[in-house]
Amino acid sequence: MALELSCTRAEADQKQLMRCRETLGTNSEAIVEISKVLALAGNETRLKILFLLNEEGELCPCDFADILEMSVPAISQHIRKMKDVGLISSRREGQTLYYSLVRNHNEVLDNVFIKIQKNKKVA
Amino acid sequence: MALELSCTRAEADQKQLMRCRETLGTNSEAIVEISKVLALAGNETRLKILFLLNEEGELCPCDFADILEMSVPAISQHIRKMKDVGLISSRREGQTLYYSLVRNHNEVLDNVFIKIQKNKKVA
DNA sequence: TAATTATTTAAGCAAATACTTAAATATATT
DNA sequence: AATATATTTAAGTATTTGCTTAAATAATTA
Repeated sequence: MALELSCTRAEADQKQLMRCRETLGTNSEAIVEISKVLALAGNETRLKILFLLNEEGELCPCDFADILEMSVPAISQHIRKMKDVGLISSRREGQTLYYSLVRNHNEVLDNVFIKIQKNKKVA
Repeated sequence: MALELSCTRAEADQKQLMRCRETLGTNSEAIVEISKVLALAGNETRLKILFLLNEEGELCPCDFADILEMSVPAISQHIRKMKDVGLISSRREGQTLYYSLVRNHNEVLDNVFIKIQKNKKVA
């Protein structure tokens, strides 16, 4: 790892570089948290699960396996990742676990859903 | 791949399952596209690059390498991925390539930036 | 034209990811 | 208690990802 200590361009704006470092400093926690959410939603299968939960309220792993034509364990493992960071939660009814979105403060996801709906094919 | 043809729960709502399949059908293109953008933004380094471009207007790979304390090739490869899907574009000035956000229709990213700023540490 | 600077590209590799199949857990039914 | 159903967990594997180092491009300067 031979890292430059500083950008070597003659035109490099040292004030700008310092400002950028400070910007990242004050925003780093938010960036780390949000990048985790985006990474989860950045998988096609998981985005479909989240989108369907937004539309339908709640669904079980068996439903997703059916709808997405994937194995139940594959679905279950995607679900676990999203549950681990608190994006979704479950409610048990007998043998069935119903999952739903945790609606705390997810403006980011809400805007993703809106964007998807805006871009939908018109029949 | 031994896939269930249909959810086996007795309580399974077949109408709901059909509706979900249709929902995914009409929205699948949007979901595929948006999941690509989210996957890109879902990497901490790339989200920092995007966030800094949003704040500063334009920066070069050398700047990012300096600010993020990463090698220039590592930065360059992140940049290429985002350029490939049209998230960012470049302008040459001599030897230096200045990158900036492509401001088409990225409500999703805009809302991510707003969310990050909202959650920043107060000094 | 040669040397320097900014950047990209390529090849290689370790770690992470997304599936698979098989086994474990939990609830319900007989 | 035994069996069936819904789900999770674990182990294994192929693919993808994100870096590294070295080499290739491109523009600038001596």
